[in-house]
Amino acid sequence: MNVQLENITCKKTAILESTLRLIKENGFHGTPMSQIAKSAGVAAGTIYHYFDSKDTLIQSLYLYVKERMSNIIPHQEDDKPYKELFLSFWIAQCEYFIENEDVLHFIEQYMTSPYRHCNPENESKLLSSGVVPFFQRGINSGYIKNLDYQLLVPVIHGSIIAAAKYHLSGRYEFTKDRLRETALVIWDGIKHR
Amino acid sequence: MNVQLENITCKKTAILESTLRLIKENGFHGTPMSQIAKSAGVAAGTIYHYFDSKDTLIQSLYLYVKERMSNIIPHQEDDKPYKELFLSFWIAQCEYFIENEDVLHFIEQYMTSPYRHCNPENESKLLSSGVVPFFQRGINSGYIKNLDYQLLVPVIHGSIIAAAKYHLSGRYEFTKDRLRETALVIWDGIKHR
DNA sequence: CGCGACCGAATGAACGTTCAATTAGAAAAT
DNA sequence: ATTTTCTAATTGAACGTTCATTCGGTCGCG
Repeated sequence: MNVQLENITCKKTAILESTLRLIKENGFHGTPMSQIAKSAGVAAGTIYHYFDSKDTLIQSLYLYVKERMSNIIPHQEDDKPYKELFLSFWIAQCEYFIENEDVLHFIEQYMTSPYRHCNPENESKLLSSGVVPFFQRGINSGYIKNLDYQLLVPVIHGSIIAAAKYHLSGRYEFTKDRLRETALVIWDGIKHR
Repeated sequence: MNVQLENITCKKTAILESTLRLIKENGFHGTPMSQIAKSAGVAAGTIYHYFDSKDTLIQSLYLYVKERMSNIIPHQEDDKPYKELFLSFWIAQCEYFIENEDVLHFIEQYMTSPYRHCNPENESKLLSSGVVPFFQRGINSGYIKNLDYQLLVPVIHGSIIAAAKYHLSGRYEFTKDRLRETALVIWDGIKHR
């Protein structure tokens, strides 16, 4: 039953995960379908049982990754002050990218590729689900400067990406304290003076 | 004489410029050599007279673009205060990307592609020539927080890119005043309190 | 039996690259 | 001034490879 249900999606997720891993190493077009198939342990034709084309596969992978990331959103029901919510969101997001390097690479490539326009959603709105209202609230409540969140989101997103990449480059070991320190730099920038 | 010298590089730059334009629209691998040739008004084989391969072409394009951008660096001999130097640098950089959308797209794709590792230079050090010492000086003189410039540069670079992309998306018209306002957000973040 | 999952060799188009042939233009020779 | 020579630039058809996609067939389960 559920074993069977899992099996139905088993190969599908194997394909998605393999694609994610391979894209990190070789990029979009450096990873042929044949290699994805081999890495996922399926036949080349099987991929086309689950995805119409390579483009569709990548679009699906974007949604798949986005889904996995949707947990990392600030919950306003927390009793922490807004500043702490922001900091822990920033840190959690950064830690996620550090621990999931392949996701980081994929997202970065996807966002800068022509694929970005194919998706109905707007670009760089990766985390849009819960994040936009969070910032909206920060602006309305006077915690942060009155900037368009369309500008705010990419700037903050950019800083998270930059820090994660910096850590992953091996040039610096980000402890939790150091991450917080960096998040504070951003906070100092956006907070209402 | 110089006409001749110009002619020697004429086709070469035509190829580079065409590549830049096409990559903006179709991405790296969406632009075949044949299309580059047609767009540049040369034969396919001519490209290989100037560049060993497509990879070499893209590497050269990176250097070409980097060269064109190297003018936008803060000159410390200016008598303006450090803060103003930073702001005008940030604004100039952002305006450049707004006016040269194809450069923006190319840089973004290059930085997130596997090509990035091919170049002897370090990633995200696009502006490294004059920028790193500029920030180093800011730290040493106590104008900005004591952050590793390896982190500082990508964060600032990210904010510039984000703003430029935001403008180019057509969702917002960045006046010079508005650009300055945004640069101030970053400044508030990095300045020594 | 029947149906959907799965396989993997076959297909054909697209693409990067090559190369033999052609041209252009400057220098050398007449 | 004209012809010859030589080199570098340029061409575009052809080549070989790679790759996304297809499809006829197999397997396993209800």
